Amino acid sequence: MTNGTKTRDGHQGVIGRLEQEILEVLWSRPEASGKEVHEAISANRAIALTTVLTVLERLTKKGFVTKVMGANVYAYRSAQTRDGFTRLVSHGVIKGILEISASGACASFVDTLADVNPVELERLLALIEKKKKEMGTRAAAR
Amino acid sequence: MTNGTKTRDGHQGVIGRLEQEILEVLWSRPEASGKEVHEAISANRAIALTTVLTVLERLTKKGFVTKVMGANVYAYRSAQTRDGFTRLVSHGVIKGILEISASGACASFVDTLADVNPVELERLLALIEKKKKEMGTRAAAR
DNA sequence: TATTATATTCGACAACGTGTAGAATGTCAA
DNA sequence: TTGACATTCTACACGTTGTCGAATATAATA
Repeated sequence: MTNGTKTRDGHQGVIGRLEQEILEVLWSRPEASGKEVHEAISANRAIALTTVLTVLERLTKKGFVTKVMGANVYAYRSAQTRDGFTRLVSHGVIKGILEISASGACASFVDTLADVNPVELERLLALIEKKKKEMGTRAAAR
Repeated sequence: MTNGTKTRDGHQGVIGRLEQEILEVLWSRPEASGKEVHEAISANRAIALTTVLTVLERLTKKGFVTKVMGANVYAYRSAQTRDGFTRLVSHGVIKGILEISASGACASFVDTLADVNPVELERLLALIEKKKKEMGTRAAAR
């Protein structure tokens, strides 16, 4: 799910629910052992240690997590910051929806942003202005 | 794939490749029979009629397409405009990525929009302003 | 050293979404 | 009745994610 599929549990996202839970744990601390990640998630629901380890392994394979041998056990770290990760996984879907209908995608984006995090609207404005300037510069340079 | 998964053919989007091809056909004309949709897609690649019909059926089940008996055969129509469809399918994924990192999602959105359809940057700006006003109004009304 | 606890890896299965298409069935005209 | 054509059914393949138990490795301990 690196584009945006609904899983059977109704979870909607560009990544699986458990994958995301695990990343959240890793973003909340510098690093963690598999056991620690498992403990963190177990606080909310019953889940086997091996389940967590398997997904941790998959995330490693995808490059979202790094795994290094610590003192005794392996230590996992998120390979991407929250922001970087979001950019990575969102690029594809965003491109996809923009290519269907840029206006529809923009409308949806603004609506949803206003809903989820209205404060960011301001920052989005600034981002666009900045991008416009960059583009203007580049275009003039030709 | 109503969230954004990569299919084995590398297609990236919030909906399957064939599903999208079919919708494109239906957006290009008021309505079409299954046979016509098949013919349109066959212009680009080999595909069985039943494959198209199956997916047409699935799109109908999802509410993206309507199917009514015409003079002799069923006529399919897109149930959503391009824009409406895009809003529908993008809401979930957008919400998903915004909830991981609003700033990352915004950055990715602006970057990608600038890349895919730079002209729309202007319209996006306007959309945000409009939204801000709406919100201001509503907040003041309380 | 044999045993036990712990960590890690492997292999599997289930569910779902999407693409794919043949087989079966229905229907109407020659 | 026999075709031609339209529609539906049923199935399979594959990829992704969630889910674990079994097997294996390793280290501490009795």
